[in-house]
Amino acid sequence: MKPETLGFFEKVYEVARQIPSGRVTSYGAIAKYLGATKSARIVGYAMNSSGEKDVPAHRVVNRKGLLTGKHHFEGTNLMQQLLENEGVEVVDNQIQNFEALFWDPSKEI
DNA sequence: GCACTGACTTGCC
DNA sequence: CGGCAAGCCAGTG
Repeated sequence: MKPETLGFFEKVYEVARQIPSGRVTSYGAIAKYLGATKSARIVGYAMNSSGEKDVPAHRVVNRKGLLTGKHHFEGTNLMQQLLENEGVEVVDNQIQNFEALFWDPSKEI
């Protein structure tokens, strides 16, 4: 049994749940926190199943602060609305002041 | 069972 | 400073 691979998704969910409201993080940040800096894609893939989980995937974006995964949400601007609802400025699918709102799990946790 | 794609990141040219 | 290619893991065809 390989918990390092099997628990990867679970770890991603846990970290994503620990994201404070009004903050955002990147896939790479979570991946790096899990020790898989190059496996950032897997984090996004895990988010693909976040629909059945209580994971705020809308707080997770790519390292550019761009809402790349908004397409996977129900509507089209739902992800943006959720972020704006938490006080995050989002313009053209891109988070404004991203580095200021950036939440690093390896530093905050 | 093999190959390609995908909600990404980093490094090299 | 900007663009392209490689790497990683998992899921689907």
